[in-house]
Amino acid sequence: MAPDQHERVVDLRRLRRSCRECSLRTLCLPAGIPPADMEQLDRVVQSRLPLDRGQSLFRAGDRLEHLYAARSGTLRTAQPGSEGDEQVIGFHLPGELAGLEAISDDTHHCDAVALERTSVCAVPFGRLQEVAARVPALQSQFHRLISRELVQDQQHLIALGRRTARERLALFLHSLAQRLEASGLDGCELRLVMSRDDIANYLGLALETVSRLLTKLTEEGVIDVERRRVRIVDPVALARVAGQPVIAGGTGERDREHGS
Amino acid sequence: MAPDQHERVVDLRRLRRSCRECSLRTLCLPAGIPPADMEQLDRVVQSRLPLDRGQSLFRAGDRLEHLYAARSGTLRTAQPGSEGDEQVIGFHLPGELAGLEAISDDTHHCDAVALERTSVCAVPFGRLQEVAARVPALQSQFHRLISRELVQDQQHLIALGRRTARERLALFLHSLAQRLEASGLDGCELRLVMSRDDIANYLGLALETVSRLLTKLTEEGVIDVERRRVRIVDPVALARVAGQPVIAGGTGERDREHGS
DNA sequence: CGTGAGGTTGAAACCACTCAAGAAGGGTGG
DNA sequence: CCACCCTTCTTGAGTGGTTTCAACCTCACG
Repeated sequence: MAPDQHERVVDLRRLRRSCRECSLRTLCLPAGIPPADMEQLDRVVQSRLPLDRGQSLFRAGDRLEHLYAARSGTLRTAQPGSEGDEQVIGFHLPGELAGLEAISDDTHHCDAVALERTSVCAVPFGRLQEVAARVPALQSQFHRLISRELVQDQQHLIALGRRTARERLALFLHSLAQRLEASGLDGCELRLVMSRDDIANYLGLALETVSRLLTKLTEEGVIDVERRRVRIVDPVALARVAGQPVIAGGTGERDREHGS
Repeated sequence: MAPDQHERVVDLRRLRRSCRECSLRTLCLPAGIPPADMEQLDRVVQSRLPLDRGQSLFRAGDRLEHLYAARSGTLRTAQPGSEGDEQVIGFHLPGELAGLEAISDDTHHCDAVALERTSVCAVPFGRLQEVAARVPALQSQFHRLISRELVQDQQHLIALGRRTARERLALFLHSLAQRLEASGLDGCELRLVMSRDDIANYLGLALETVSRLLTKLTEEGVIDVERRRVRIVDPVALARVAGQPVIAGGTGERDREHGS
């Protein structure tokens, strides 16, 4: 018990032992796999040395070798344009897979870069398919994860298609909070590891617009911004601005303060 | 031989016999499957009566039972918002799968509606997974298709994020043309089965903007619009406006007329 | 031949962008 | 430890692309 407690503290940072012991096992590929089959997955999943901030995991044009699961830290994926410009596609938090777009034609379509010190597991895609064919629970979970990515992209699409700058930013903060809560962290205290530029690009806005709106939402008492720390002061208001249904307990652990 | 020729004429419209004989077999799920294994797929794929224009295939909230492959016609998927508004997510042409977002949590997140008389194959998802576990080529192809959907959504994302209305519309027409060519049709003669409203919604624009820009592109000699028929007059110019690399042969079968 | 949905065109308003300048960290070297 | 620089972020003013509002057109259909 005592050594176990100690280990839990450095849980996210230590090098991988096995999926079975991973703190993200309920989110990531191993979710739902019977203990007896876990070993098969463990045999194909590879540890990697952590990436430093700015280091890239793969680049557009690279041949697909592995899929990657973020274990700690954050990855940013972006599609480079023809004139040096790029579109940020997504941010990958612990437990989320990266590289799935490459399956379409065995080629990565994005650059993936670590926004902070980031550990990943590398999963050789070919071997993953082999194991998935033998372990139905893994197959199911893999399909769920890739479909979840699809849903996330579609949410992102809706944000870019029909919403104002204000709504987009609120939605971004809201969904970031929700994802953090999904991995058991406090969703009201955000560390924005990405720059204003990244956020703006991701949301299809100008950097200045993001800055202005962060200030405005702070003035309105919805959030509290201090450099790259964002505290969600009024989760209910944030959800309302984001146009999201307010779920009791979801990104709003405290009592509703403003009624309705 | 003679009856075969006759059948080819009504190829897309007749009721399904088997994936083996389907004219879309090189695009859809059966692509790459050895003939010996094809029968296993055929046993789970179900024919459906064609949908009439406006008829819906599934709705947001429905439990996932089947995935669907368009065989002829066009499906529109859209995510309904809280206030009656909706965001069009995509248009599904023959050979493309619909319903993949539902795998994430066994629930459809979109409404899928036929924009014209549309035939689909229904594939019970559970049984598809079973067969995929036994037939590696099917597993691979399924993964490729779902990943392709991801790539398509990401392209759409880029269009909505960083491009002007003009570029978005050009990109829309360009990619529509390319997809038609992928299924062997003439990509320069488009029938827009979707309304201006659908296009505008899909592109995150106002209906009026789409209308104005279609007129403008016609005046400039890039396309020729007549009601719901669009002829791509200058594929190279269209690709350039769309910000897409011009691929010889891709959406430009004829000689380049305007140089460069 | 009327009716209505779908589409076009015009004018005015507005949201977000661009350009520009300044402030606020966070390093780095003296 | 401080001065300096450079990156990142904030704030302001003016511009412009797109939207909104509104009228009109035009087919398709009963």
